[in-house]
Amino acid sequence: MATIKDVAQRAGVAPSTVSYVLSGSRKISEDTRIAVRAAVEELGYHPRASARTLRSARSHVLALAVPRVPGKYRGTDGTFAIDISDAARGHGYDVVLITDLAGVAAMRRVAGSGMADAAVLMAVEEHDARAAALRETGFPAALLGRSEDAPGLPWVDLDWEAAVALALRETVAAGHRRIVFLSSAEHEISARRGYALHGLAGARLAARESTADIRIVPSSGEPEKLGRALREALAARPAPTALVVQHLILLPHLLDEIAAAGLRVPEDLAVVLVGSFPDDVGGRPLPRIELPVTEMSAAVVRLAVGAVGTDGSVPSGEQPPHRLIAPRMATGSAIRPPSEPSS
Amino acid sequence: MATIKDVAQRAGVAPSTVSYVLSGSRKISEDTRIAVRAAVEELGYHPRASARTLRSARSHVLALAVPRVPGKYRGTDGTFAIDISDAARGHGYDVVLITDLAGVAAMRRVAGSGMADAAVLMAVEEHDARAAALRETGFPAALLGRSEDAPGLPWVDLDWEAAVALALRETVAAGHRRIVFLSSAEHEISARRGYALHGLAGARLAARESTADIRIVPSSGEPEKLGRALREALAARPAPTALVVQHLILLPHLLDEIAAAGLRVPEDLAVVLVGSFPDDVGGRPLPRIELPVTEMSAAVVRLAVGAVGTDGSVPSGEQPPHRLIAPRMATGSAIRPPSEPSS
DNA sequence: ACACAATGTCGAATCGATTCGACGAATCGA
DNA sequence: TCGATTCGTCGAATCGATTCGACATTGTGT
Repeated sequence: MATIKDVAQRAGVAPSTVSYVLSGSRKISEDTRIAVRAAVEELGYHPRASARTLRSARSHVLALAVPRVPGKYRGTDGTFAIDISDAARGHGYDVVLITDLAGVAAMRRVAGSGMADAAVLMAVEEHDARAAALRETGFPAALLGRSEDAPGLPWVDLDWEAAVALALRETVAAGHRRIVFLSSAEHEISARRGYALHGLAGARLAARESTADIRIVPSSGEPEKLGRALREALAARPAPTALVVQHLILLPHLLDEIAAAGLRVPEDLAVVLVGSFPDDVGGRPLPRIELPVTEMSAAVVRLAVGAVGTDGSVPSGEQPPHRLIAPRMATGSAIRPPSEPSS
Repeated sequence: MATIKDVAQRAGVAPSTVSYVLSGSRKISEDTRIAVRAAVEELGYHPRASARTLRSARSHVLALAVPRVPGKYRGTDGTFAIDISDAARGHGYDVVLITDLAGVAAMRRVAGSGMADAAVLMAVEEHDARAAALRETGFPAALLGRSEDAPGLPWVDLDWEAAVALALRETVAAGHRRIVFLSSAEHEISARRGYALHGLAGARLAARESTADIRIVPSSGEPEKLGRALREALAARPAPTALVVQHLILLPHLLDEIAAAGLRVPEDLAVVLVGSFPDDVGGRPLPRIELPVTEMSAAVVRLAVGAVGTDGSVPSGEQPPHRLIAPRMATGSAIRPPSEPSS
């Protein structure tokens, strides 16, 4: 492996000169620059990351803390990881995955070993010990998803309240008068997850401002319970003509239940998804509010990179930097009006 | 941030002694060991990763090259990334994501900068330039998925031939006599992807050895084309009673088509999935052959870690280390026998 | 009592890049 | 022609941990 010395020797200059050519932090004559560049090319030289990091105290690495519920996966997480990595590369950063179940110990290791310059925390939980550990050490971090339990840390989130409200408004605008909103699962609501609470708030807002009949039904993580709640909601008379869904993990099961109830989508029942991404629908032409994964990833990386070199959080009382992303409908997914004019 | 010098000072010993206590590579008296341990604890000392790497030429990092089709995601990839990270931690390694679209340049950067000790390549494509670049530089690597285009590199794969054969055999054993096998998509087959070819081979094998009527139908990445192929296959008379599916990306659409044809699953048509993982079914009780993500991840990490310190590939002619994983049915998913006895 | 081995600890060199101060040569004004 | 600048390059110190050889100190055998 070629080192900076080899390059210097080959170019007939001092190692420091090579460094200056590469970093551009001092004026170097045209001739020398060309000679050094040639030597770099010929030897296929790459600076050793560890040496650079040791000297400069910058690793150009972001640590991405992925939430882990043992034995349970969410495709979304991996998608975010990929997009976050892409965004980080755009800022000259690499991303290392932190998937340890022992989140706190892992965060301490990251902060202590200097293996990363900042952290991105996905899906912050209610009493997130990881965030607390980071604040304690003053390690720079940014959150993907809001959390009242990590005050002072920069965050990014989809505006779930606006997203649900938008979905309901659009459904009403398409002509529907009796709409069921299937919220997040009960356990997510009682765990006070940000997306669950804000989504619910959006539904209440839309219900209040609209003359249409909007019923809010909590979803469930258990297929049977979900099925029961759904059947009950659809059995109301006059029958609802549209279903707006925020809880997408069991979407296939949901559609099975609808089919089992003898309803066709979208002729008998329009189905609108909130916060979904393409994988969710698997080729089905369902209208939906996009989960802007790429945009959220870019934003959270920008915040994390911006926090590098700072003490990681803002004094209590002040607003940390943040970004609340406006929802929008996925292109090419119109909501089907109800078949017979609602009375 | 505490350094080894601080710890040494506090414990009243030389820095080298601290190092020996931590690494255990030399005999140290009980007393000193206790004193050093205490100092480490009190200062919350963590060795600086960059210094360690610089000196020892080992980063204890694996680079995970994620396949990128721009704008296209596969939930599977993220799931593998998480499981690979878990497995790596078990060996004392961290995982950095390499998602660059310019795969070759990224591989060169990884190999040149010493930021990782070995690479794991996911879903190796037909003429994989990344693998070639790695072989060229002699960088240690292991592949997730077989590829004839990366000879000499260690690999891990599900035995897709056995998986498809097993699914068909089990379907026959459940009493089905007329079975449709929906293979990988045409473009995957013509791109000569390993899983597509081996799956097809498994179907042919099962068709040959069984007296049941097994029809092989190629799938498609385009929903409309897939729908046409499926309708045609189901229209055969006497009607098929079971559908074995390897191409899962459009599964929801597939099930819609079945429903649209007026068939109930599984009463009118048993559906069996090959190489799926829980996310695919979203709460549906479909029988399926598991995609052993965790097992594959553990195996590929073991190979990659084993390759650290070697020149990365095996002399041509010799077999590289590899692992072909035997398929098995997911628990709790029996295949429903056909409703009326087949004639 | 004396040579000699074993034990535990230390000092110094090393990994490779960055960066500050210094120094020789070229350039300028008077 | 001489002192003052400016320009381009160099040498050396530095980041923090590892590791080899050396050196006390204690223990063993005769």
